[in-house]
Amino acid sequence: MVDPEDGQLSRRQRERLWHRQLILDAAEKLFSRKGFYQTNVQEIAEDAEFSVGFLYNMFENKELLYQELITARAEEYFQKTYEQIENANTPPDKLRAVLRTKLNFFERHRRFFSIFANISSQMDSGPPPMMSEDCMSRYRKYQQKLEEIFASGVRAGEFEDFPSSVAVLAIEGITNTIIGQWVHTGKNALESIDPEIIERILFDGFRAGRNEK
Amino acid sequence: MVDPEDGQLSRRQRERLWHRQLILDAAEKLFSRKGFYQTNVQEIAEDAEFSVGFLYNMFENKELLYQELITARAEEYFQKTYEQIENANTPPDKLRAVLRTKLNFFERHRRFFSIFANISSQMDSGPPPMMSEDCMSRYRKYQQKLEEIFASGVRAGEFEDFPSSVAVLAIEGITNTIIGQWVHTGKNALESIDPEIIERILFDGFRAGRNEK
DNA sequence: CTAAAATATGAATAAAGGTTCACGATCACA
DNA sequence: TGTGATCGTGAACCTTTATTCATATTTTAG
Repeated sequence: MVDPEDGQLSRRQRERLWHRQLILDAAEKLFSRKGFYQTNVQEIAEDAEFSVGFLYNMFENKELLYQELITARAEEYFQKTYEQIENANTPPDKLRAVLRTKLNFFERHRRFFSIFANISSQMDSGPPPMMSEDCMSRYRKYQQKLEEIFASGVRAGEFEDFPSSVAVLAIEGITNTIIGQWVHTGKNALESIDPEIIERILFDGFRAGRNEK
Repeated sequence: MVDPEDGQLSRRQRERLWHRQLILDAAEKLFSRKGFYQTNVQEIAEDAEFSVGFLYNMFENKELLYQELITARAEEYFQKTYEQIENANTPPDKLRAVLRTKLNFFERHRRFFSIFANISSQMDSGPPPMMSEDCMSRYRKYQQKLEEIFASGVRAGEFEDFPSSVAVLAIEGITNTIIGQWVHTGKNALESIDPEIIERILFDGFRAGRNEK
């Protein structure tokens, strides 16, 4: 085959990439529905309407397929978040931007959430995460970024002086359980739980009478 | 064998029960370390110093062993929580009691946490939970109990009027990520993160200047 | 049009691991 | 001490499933 001019992919190559994507889509669907171990490659291939052999032509093995899935979407997510952080000015606004972005991103991509939440919750505890080292380090970087935002808010006298690592855990914890609830109940989403409420809980807490602007 | 007088177990029966417990302990250790699918019964039996056959004599299968493990400890946890709720008077105090109990319980029983958190996070989202119906319903009851507490606090004018289901998700979310962090880092625990801080975040939020008693 | 290269297939392979069961050891009780 | 019940063993069995590979099909380019 002639080497197509740099950057340009032949029709065939583009098609191949598209087929690869179809497999990733099927995998995302099934992994999110049944988890890694209860999904077999046969099913994935079938769902994508390819043969197992082809799947193995595209991906080295089941585990790497899974990891690639996660890495790609996570990358997309982190990227979007960073952009929104840049667009906001004060630490509180940046934090709000993080919340909005997260809620929006996982509102689309609910499937991905079940995969990602599972993994990331295991990252701070349980069994061996099935996440690539690469992706884990990006996740840590993301957490650090949030910590920095919080810390700078503290320095600016806008936030109480909590350890920023704890604050970030709180943010992640709240959002994850709530998004999980969306994914679970399926139906309603951003409407069922107003993001505003999450912000208020995080910023002003449960105690009554604190919400004078 | 003579039927021992009601309630009294023969030495043999007691021993059997004890051996059963040894298997449960080994299972807890391994499941928490490596997860359900990556732990095989062979290992569990070996770790408990019994044969696979004996394990299958005590438990119908791997899945039920897992479920029993969860159910037993979860039951213990819910029980403890209910007790502490009874001992507190106002809704805020009850909520504080819930937090303290949770933190304390999982400070001991870290192993169990990796199992339980995994499961309960999946209960509101992802893949099929490996939790018995029975245990799930008790978990829901527990959540309802917390919701009631919050709601009554709202009625008493002590809490902001957030939907109680959201408030409970927030509580569970924050505590789970933080406990997860303990389990993860292994080292420090109740000392590394003062429970006080968690309370303050939940009650008064991040915003500075709200913590006049 | 044709040969080499790239694609795609799915039956066959092999490894892993859950479950069973025939049997030996041990205990309770006379 | 004898005998039946209970306890405990682990090798063998069998299902499941990730992975391979010989083969068929399609494309490319000369």
